Amino acid sequence: MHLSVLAPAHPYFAQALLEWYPRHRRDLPWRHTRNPYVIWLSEVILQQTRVKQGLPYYLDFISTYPTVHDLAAAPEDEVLRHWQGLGYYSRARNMHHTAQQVVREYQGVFPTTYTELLRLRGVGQYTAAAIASFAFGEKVAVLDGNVYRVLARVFGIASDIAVPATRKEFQALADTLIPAAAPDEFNQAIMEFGAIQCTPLKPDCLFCPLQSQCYAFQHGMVQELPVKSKAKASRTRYLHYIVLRHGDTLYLKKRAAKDIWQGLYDFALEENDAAELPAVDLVGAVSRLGGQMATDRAEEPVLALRHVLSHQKVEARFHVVWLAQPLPPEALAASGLAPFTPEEAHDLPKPVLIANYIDKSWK
DNA sequence: AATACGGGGCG
DNA sequence: CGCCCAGTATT
Repeated sequence: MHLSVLAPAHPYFAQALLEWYPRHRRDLPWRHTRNPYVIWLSEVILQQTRVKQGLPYYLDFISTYPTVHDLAAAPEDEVLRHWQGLGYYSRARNMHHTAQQVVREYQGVFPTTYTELLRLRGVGQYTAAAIASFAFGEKVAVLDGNVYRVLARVFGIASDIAVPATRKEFQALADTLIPAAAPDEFNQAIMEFGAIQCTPLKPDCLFCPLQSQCYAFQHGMVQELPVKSKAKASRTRYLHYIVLRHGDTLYLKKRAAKDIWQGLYDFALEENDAAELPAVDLVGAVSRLGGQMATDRAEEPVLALRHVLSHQKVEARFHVVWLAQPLPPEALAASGLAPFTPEEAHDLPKPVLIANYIDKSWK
């Protein structure tokens, strides 16, 4: 399926993109700089994320943390709070770690080559190539979802892009296409072209400068390329949150490793395989948490919220439990819960699900 | 090589 | 509502 017949088109491919780019590029703030910190920050934010969603986060981060020193000096909770709602939170934790590493081990100066950049946590092949080319002009081809799509269509490559081994094939092709004279412009151009012209669903083939040399267009296969196998079905999880309250205090807990939302805060949690939490289990859970339920408080209605992740469906129910007295220190130590005022809770980094719940129930 | 990790946009 | 998007670290 990979067509060597199209080899003669290679020089025109880069040329066409480099002509197209200045006339169609969006004016994005990280395109006005060669500052590696700024470029790194934008690229980490844009991993798995559309420009429209990432842009406000970028503006917030660059304004809150103008330099790598500012980011390195910030508490992790604060960084995660700024990241709240953007998803894939390991990006924020890795980004914070890398900022501290750059300050400590590199005296605040980012490494300048693809190979060196690759050693930073959260910087993989794509991001290293992006920083190396955009900030330092290194000739190394980026390979992101846009590039996969453009190359698969133009060159008629039917390899499954969901399979890791396929990367080699595309990387080899991209390496032959990237011009030594303008590697950074080429990388920007091909990704921008994929993002706004050669889009996933309804590409603008009618006004496409590559139309005459595009294998997919010439063979009526634009809808079929790139080939990507489906992700496996997601599972449903039933989360029963126990919202412990006493006076103005509510209790939250920082989520541990090896599950969704690592490092974010939520409430005491019981998980089972049922949509309901039996009353006896709720009472047992409160008891194990070292809490004593107040008897003079009417039961509040259980609020149920659904939350969809790309790989899990979460059905959450929120059980408000009023305590007769505050949780004692031993109980806090054992459970990991900590007391917060509503204002403090607002400032904690939380999953969107929890933030939604608080919005709904605290007016 | 396969799996886990968010959340938003589109039709 | 189901379907689409897709970098990095971990296993």
